[in-house]
Amino acid sequence: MAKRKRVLKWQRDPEGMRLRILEAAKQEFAAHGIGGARVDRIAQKAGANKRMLYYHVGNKEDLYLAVLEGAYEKIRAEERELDLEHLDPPQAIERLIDFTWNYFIRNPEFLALLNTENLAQAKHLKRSTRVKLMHSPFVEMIRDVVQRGVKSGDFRVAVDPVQLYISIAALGFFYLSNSATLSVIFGRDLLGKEAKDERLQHMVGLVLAALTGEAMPSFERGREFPEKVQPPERRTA
Amino acid sequence: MAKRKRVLKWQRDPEGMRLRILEAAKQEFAAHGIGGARVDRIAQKAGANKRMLYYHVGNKEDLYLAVLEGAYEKIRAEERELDLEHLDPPQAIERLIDFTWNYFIRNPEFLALLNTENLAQAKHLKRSTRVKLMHSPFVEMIRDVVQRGVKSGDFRVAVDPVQLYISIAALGFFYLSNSATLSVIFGRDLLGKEAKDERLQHMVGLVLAALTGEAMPSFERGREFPEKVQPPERRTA
DNA sequence: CGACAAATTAACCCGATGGATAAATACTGT
DNA sequence: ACAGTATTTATCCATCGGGTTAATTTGTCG
Repeated sequence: MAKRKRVLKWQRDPEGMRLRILEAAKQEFAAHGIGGARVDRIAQKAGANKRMLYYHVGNKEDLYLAVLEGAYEKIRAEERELDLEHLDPPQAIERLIDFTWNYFIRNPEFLALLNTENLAQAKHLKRSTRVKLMHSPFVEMIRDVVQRGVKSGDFRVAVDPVQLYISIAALGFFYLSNSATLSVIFGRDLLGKEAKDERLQHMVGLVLAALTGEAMPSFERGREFPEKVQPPERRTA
Repeated sequence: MAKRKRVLKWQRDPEGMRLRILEAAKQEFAAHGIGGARVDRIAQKAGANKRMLYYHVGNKEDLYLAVLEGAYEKIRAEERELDLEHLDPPQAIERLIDFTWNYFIRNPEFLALLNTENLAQAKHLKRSTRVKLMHSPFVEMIRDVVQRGVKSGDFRVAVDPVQLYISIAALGFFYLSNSATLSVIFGRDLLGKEAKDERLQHMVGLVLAALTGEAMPSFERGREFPEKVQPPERRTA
């Protein structure tokens, strides 16, 4: 458990070593993709010898798969904590959006890994039995929330939970994952605290507005909350 | 101009060669990322000698940048064709969503390239003067559409056009770009014609519902259009 | 036709990289 | 304390891969 006191040439710490290796590999794969990742760099970052990678995990591909599986396990674990059953439907959706968004912010490597895996057409994921067993608990949760929402009158529509889940993930994922190019193109920092808060608000507003029919908060950057847009008479359809 | 008749060992065709090289490079970079791309493979796909890449374009990085710039030019050009000024606001938004979605479907390499560039933190894009000049014409277009929509009463809210643009791109981009992993996780083919139609419908419904307040089409996969969900009395907030 | 430049090919260089092996060192149980 | 195993270090090697050099062919213009 705790580190031994006597520091000689090196100490034994297989579990710790394995963790450091996986962490370093995660960074490396996230930063450079599969092809760009360098095994030597991983060893170096892990404070280990290259031989250790093979000893504790395996070759480059094994390493990548282990990282990927770990990443999925982690998010699925956190997702499970968050049970939305007890919230009323709009709050549940808001919480789901909030969680997803913040998870992505807290785990940027996860985004990069997903992109990398998709570039590889999910060929590793397809092989991984472990990941295939971990389906997101959200789909059933969302189905339930939507049904409850429709029944209670909070929601106007019974959307497909898979579509909704993908949309919620999409709104945050794309923004964060593509923030580098988007920032260049729009000439606007998208990762400042203010910008991120704005984005979260926009996403929640968009989704809830579509589901409930309540109007989303309306403002444009720069001109803070223009005096409440008064509802113009509805146009006869 | 036209191909010469006499076929000896090879014909001269600098412009054609350059195009073939760029096309091959696009495929390769899109399929394998920067680090995974192989210069020899590009040459082979282009039906050229490796030396040709350096002769006509430059080294690997130059090649990548040329591809990236070309990709941006292409989408910006198509965007410009599509002027939304003359449509009424809801139609304009629908058309924008439809165009973006179908552009992504028609140009899967574009998605991959964007992901690749974001993995590299847009470092090439930042350097490229060419791309920085090509800001998307959509932002101003959208601002205009939104304003018109608010004025006409079609829209309830004046959303930030940048947020809206990002959201529209996000809904389609994420779905397509991550379809490989999502398909595995949901155990459901997301790329069939039917699934794609459904997705488009969902996206349009979601965005327009949020903007206009009209209810989005409601159905869940499998159970086609359940008899119209009758609006239950609104819950007192 | 004949030379001169442009376009293309063929061959090679060399450092980087993934992967593997053998030797050294620390820990564990007895 | 000692044997035996788990863990780590130090090298090694074949291959790959980006990039370059030099020779070869083709078109063109006088």
